[in-house]
Amino acid sequence: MADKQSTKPPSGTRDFLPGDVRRREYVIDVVRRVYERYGFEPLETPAFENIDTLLGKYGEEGNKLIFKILKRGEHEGTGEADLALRYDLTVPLARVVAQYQNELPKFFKRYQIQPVWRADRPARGRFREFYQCDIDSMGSTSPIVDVEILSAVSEVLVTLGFDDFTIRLNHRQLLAALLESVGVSAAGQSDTLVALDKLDKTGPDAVIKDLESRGFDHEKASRCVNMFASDAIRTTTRLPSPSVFAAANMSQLSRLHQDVPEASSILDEVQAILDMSADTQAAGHVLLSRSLARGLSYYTGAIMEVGVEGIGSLGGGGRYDNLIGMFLGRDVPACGFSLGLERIIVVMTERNMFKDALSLGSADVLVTMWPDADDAIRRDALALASELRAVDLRVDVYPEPDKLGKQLRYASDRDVQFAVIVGGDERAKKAVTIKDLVASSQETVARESAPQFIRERVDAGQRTKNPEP
RNA sequence: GUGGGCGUAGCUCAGCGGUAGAGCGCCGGACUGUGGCUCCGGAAGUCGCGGGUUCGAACCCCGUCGCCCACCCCA
Repeated sequence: MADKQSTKPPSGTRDFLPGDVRRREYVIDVVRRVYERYGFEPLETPAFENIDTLLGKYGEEGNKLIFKILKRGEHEGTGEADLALRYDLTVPLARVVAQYQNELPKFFKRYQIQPVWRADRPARGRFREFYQCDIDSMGSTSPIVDVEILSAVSEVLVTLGFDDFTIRLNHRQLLAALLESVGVSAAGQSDTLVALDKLDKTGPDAVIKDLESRGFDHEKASRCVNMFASDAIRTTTRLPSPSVFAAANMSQLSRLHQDVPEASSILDEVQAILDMSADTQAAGHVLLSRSLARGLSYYTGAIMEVGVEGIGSLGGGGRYDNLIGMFLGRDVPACGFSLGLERIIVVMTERNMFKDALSLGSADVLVTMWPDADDAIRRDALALASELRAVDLRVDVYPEPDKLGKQLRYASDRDVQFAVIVGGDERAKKAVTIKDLVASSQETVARESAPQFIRERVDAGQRTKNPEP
């Protein structure tokens, strides 16, 4: 044996054991079906991109967090990189849209569920390799697009069993107008937003201090904070009622009209999104929040972020009307949203939201192998397994001549409900004994009727576990 | 990157200067054609790694690596 190596996966990555994969696939399946219902089409892109495709799209912080791939050969020693792992699914999409502009429909809508990589420091619910579930709509500036995306995301969360999520909504141009109104010029705005984004978490005093450390005098910092501190509802409020949100949104809108009257056309757009959302699955979940900033630099219009109590955010998105232009040379308007698969799973696991059916065993039936089995018996067991599989049962065959008790314990430990026992007595009678490990009962039935016998009992069990609504 | 905590059996952890422990899990037996419950027995650790102090270090000191929490940022 070689020296013991660490067997942990690299920090920020995980192995997914069978139970994990089943839960992930369940969530992905819900996401995919909802997105399909909204007319989005699937897309996949490579794990890595040319590095120039990614650089300069995410802002300064984003650039630093890109996983770079060193050049091979003579450049290996220099640390130079020409490829990089994808950082999100939006920039690769923009590249694809520019590349295949003539083959894609005018209003291209795609979903994409793939891993992305960030050279970040891992934390609770934050990984260096994680899955995003993205939807994006290209080609239209209409707020209908934004609203459909909000609705689709809401429908995913509702279908998964969430009822207390809040989607905060804001607008980049509105943020710019608000900052302008307190004397922050375009150059200092992104820095200021980073500080203001924390209003919800750290409170106004901490943000004022932060701004002062970024070179603001106290008076200007206070003005900034006051301008942004007027979100009516803390987003951490659990189970906010739709009427509370509606009232809060109305009062927020009227205050915004007072604070930045020059931004009235933007406010109209925001209002249109809010109004139309009321008739979709997003109804009662959207909260206009003037302090929402979001880190990615490519957003140009509406921005949104969805969260629930107990975790940073489940996903976010917004409108980016200039990003495709960086590849294409002419702008194509676009709006998208990204749900974080593992964030959703972290919360669902904590809240016990996965159905029992997901924890069902690895197989329905274990065919036991007699300890003194001769060749004929082994072949008979395999033939029986085939017959059971023919009725779509999941069948495992015990491979070694262990004592029967050990074989049954193996089935029991792995949550396999049925064991088929074919011994000398049964063979003589052309019969099998079928033991139900859950009900602790057993019955000897004719060999030829065994598949149907088990099939019926498995079906009955599933009806109990998953009653039709 | 900053601050705090933790690394001891497969897992969760106790021990905090005097020969390495418990619970759970694992293996075997009681139970030669029947899992779970019970009982009996067993295997298992260079106490993260390196150095120092000491008659003696899992324990104290220094360094180092790894993990966790908070900040930061985000999905």
